[in-house]
Formats: sequence, C-alpha cells, structure tokens
Amino acid sequence: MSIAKRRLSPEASRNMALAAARDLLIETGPQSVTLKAVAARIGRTHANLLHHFGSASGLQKALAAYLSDEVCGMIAQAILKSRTGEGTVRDIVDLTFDAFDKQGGAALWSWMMLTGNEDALDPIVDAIHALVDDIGEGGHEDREKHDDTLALVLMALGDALIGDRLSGSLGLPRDSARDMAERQLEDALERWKCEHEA
Amino acid sequence: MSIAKRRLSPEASRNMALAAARDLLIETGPQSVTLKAVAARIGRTHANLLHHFGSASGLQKALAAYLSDEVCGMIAQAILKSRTGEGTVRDIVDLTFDAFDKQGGAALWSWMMLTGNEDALDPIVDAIHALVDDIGEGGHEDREKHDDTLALVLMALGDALIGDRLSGSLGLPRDSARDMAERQLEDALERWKCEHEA
DNA sequence: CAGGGTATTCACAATAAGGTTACTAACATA
DNA sequence: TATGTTAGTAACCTTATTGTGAATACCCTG
Repeated sequence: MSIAKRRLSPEASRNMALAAARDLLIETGPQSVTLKAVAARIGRTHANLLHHFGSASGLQKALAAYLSDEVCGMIAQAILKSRTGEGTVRDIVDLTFDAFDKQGGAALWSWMMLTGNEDALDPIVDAIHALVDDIGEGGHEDREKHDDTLALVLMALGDALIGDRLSGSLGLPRDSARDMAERQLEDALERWKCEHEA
Repeated sequence: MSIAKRRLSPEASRNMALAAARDLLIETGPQSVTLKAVAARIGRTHANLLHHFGSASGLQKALAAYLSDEVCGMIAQAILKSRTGEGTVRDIVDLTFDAFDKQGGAALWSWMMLTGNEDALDPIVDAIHALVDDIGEGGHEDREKHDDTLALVLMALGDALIGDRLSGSLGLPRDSARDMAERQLEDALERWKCEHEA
C-alpha cells in the first residue's frame, strides 16, 4: 500500500491517503477512519494528513468526493451498457447495490448524515446529479423514472446496512432485496415502454 | 423531563435514562448519546449511568431493546387494524417509515451496524421476529410476504437516512418514497389475494 | 431508631482524537 | 551554489469520553 518513502507530490499524497481511507472504511467501518489510522496505512503521520487536508472533516469531504466519483462512474457505465443492449437490468441493480455495500457507499453516506457533517455530502449529491443528467438524455421521461431511481437507491442503502441481518432473520436468501429491486425496475421499464409507444 | 431528585428505583432510573437517550438520539443523532449527555438530561452523573447499565455499550444495548419494543408495538397495531379494515395500507407504510425516521430507528440501527456493536442488534432482530410471528397467523402465506416486508423496511431505513437529501436532489416531493412503498405494497397484497382465491 | 443495602456522587485516571507550532529536509530554480 | 518553497515530522496541548474506587446519603426493614 505504501511504497514511496518521502516527498510525494501533493496530489499523489492525497490520492494515497484517500485510497487508504476508502479501504479502511470498507474493512472496519467509518469510525475507524481517523487521521492516525489513515496515516499509519500510508506510512505518514496524522500531522501530515492535516497538512494536506486541512482538518479531519476536510479528509472526510475529500473521501466523499473520491468515492462518489468512483461509484457513480461505474453505475453510469452499467446504465449506458444496458441501453445499448450489452448489459441487463440486473447489472444496474448489482452495481448499485455493490456501490453501497462492497464499496463503502452506505457506510460513508450514512455516517455523514448521522454525524451531521452535511457539507461532506455535497460532492455525493453532485455526483448523483451528474449521473442522472448523464443518463436522461432528453428530459421528457425523467420525472417518472426518478421515482424508481429513488426506490432503487434507498433499497440499496438499506440493504447494505441491515440486509444481511434482516433477510437472515426473515428466513430469506441474502439477495432477496436485489431480486425485488430487479423485479420492480423491470416493471417500471415495461410500464414506461408501453406509455412511450402509446 | 427530570423531576425526582434522588433515590429512584433502579427500574425508574433506567426508564428515565432510556427515554432521555431516545430523545437525544432523535434530536441530535447517535454520536451525542454519551453517558455524560444522557446523565445531564435526567439530572444525574455519568457515573450513575455506569452503575445502572454497567458500561456505555450496555446503555446502547438497553436503548436498542427499548426502542425496538416501542416501535414494533406500534407497527403491529397498525397491521392488525388494517386487517380488520380499520386501517389502510398507507397507515402501515407511514408507521414503518416514522419508526425509522421520527422515532430514531434508522439512527440507532445503522449506528449499531456501523460501529460493529452487533450484540446490541439482537433485541432489534428479536422484536422484528416477534412482530412477524405476531402478524402471520398461519404460516402458509408468510414466505411470499416476507419479500415485501423486507423491501418495505429497507426503503424505510434508506429514506430516513438520506431520503430528504436524495429526493430533493432528484426534484421529487419528500414523500415520494412512501408513495412508492404504498404502491408496491398494494400491488403485493392484490397479487396475494388473486393467488389466494385461486 | 439503628443498621445494612444501594442509589448516587466525587475525584481521579486512561485513552484517543483533533489540532498547533516549530523544526527538518527535499526539491526546484535562479 | 544559494535560496525559497513546501512535504513531512516531533512534541506538545486540549478536549471528550469511558471507566474506577472510595465516599456519601437515602430508604427500607429489623
């Protein structure tokens, strides 16, 4: 993870730190994303991170932007692929769920909300905005589809947080939520197709 | 909130503390549910809470149990009412969403998950289990319905955490998620009715 | 009323996190 | 080579939170 000994460029240093912070977030949860822990991962001191990010919440905000870009980029790809027929609806569902689950989106986002660090949420919201703009080429179809986007994202977030525990408790297989989301999204697309042809 | 000066019974003391902790959780988020802050609310010292709950995580676990009972009780009532025709599907949706949103369920639950305090989740899962058992009198219809329960709860959790921010960003009214959940739940009930009659 | 149990507090310690300041040393450039 | 800029560090501070142990003061029961 940490190779270079010293005197990295500011950008390289920041990127190393952000990657380490992301890994830490995914592995051990948001509470362990501290200046000291992140610094230790890249062989630096916590004072060094303060030098680069200004403050602890500065690091968090940068991490939010970093993660949002990474994740929204992947989702955008999946949606574009599904549009040209290369990908399926299930791909979109899986990527969205993974973004929140395996890639730490849920941990980060809900942590920001719960700790009231709402500034750090701006880059996330911006990224989603860009993603939605990216997808809806026109503008006529958007409003109806946004309902389904909302439902998909909310389920993905909820599933990442408590899906494991809850589905287990209900006696359901682990990917029930994904199945549900897929079904609902397909219904919505079909409904939209019908209306579009009429 | 705090009237009695001293020497409450252990039970009364615990209940006062838990109610204060719940209010604190709802008003200012889980991070502010500290021994000191809760103690201040009821005119006690943090050492006193340690005496009653053993440790900080003991308090959290007790709070989880307290909240789960409160919340699941309300939902159970709504479901039973809807069954006798006194209540609507929307009532179930609203109560579930409120349980996570206004009553602090989302903050508490996701906090427990994110901080890895999974022991504290047991009472929540137990309460949900009891709720589900309570509702499904038979056993034949359960498995199909559990899918919809899962989707409802996941959306409610997600909505409580980021619904405000996300629906705003998508240009949707604040209760879009509730509308979606209501629609999906009604579809599910109708589907189940058809199958049941056949 | 005396006594014991215990709810409650006080004073203190330990830890961990963010932050500040002054210093060192690498790199670019004149 | 001299010099300014800045990545990086070490040492310290402040604060918040959890936790401990001894000491009080209340209340019930004998």
